[in-house]
Amino acid sequence: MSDDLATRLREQGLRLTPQRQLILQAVEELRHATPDEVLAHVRARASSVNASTVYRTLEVLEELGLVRHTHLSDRAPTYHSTLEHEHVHVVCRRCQRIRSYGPDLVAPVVAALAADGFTMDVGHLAIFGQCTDCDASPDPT
Amino acid sequence: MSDDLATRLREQGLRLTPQRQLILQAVEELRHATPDEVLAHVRARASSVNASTVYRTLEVLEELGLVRHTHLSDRAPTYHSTLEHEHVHVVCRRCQRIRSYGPDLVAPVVAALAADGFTMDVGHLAIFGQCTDCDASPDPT
DNA sequence: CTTCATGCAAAGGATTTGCAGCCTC
DNA sequence: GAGGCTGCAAATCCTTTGCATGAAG
Repeated sequence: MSDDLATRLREQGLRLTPQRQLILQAVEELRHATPDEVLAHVRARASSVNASTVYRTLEVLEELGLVRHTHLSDRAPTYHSTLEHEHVHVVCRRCQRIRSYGPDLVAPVVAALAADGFTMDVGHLAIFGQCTDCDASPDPT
Repeated sequence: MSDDLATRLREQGLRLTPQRQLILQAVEELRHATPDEVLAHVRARASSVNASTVYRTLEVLEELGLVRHTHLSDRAPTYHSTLEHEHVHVVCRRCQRIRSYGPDLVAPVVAALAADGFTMDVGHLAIFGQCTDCDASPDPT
């Protein structure tokens, strides 16, 4: 995968740097992480990297197709590696639990939209709602 | 609908103010608007309202069930009136066009998740991707 | 008159940008 | 070497908060 990074960077005339390697590695290890979490993770295990570098690097990595982001909260975006199979995120607003589903979950939607001239981005999808169990528990509001 | 506003506010011991009326009206007229756009719209047609009032009011209106928000971009959230039928937003990243679909579009997903103990929030859903036509046009990147 | 609501200004969190020096290729 | 990177700090964008004053019920 680091090879992949090096390769893809080279294809674009971009450079392989330790920061880029560390950041990609952090995203892969954390599974789902915000820029902030990536920063913390990188700092914990190695050199001190700057926050702007994290933002700039995540952008580059996303352009290279090595990571993807989705919005699992009303706050910061969450990044994950494209090494994982494409999946849909389902988030409970109550308990914050995140479930992952394969693309088949939304296959009918993809088909319906395709018939309508639209290509759906399945990996970016975040579905909100709440667990049936959580419905019962007291409202945190 | 203003009656509705007055009624619901009263039920909660809250007050009917001109700002709240104007802001709700703005959301209804704009169909899909960010807090900023709501502010501009209100200011254009009447009194000057403060930005914090817009934020606080949108929050109240959402609690009262009169408006809803969803995320149609990586930036500010978009509010719409609940007078409109519940709908799913489909956004093209290329041309920014927003298509609206009825809940039926995702009925299979709702069913699948329900069987799994999860109640999906259909109105909050935003589906990203791109129009088939836009696929052909030059990449803006 | 009792509270809730608004305006204002300052604080905050997240992200972006300009720039000088550093490091890959 | 040349030009892409990075760190740093300042700038933005969006949103929230504290507080005194104003207004709805």
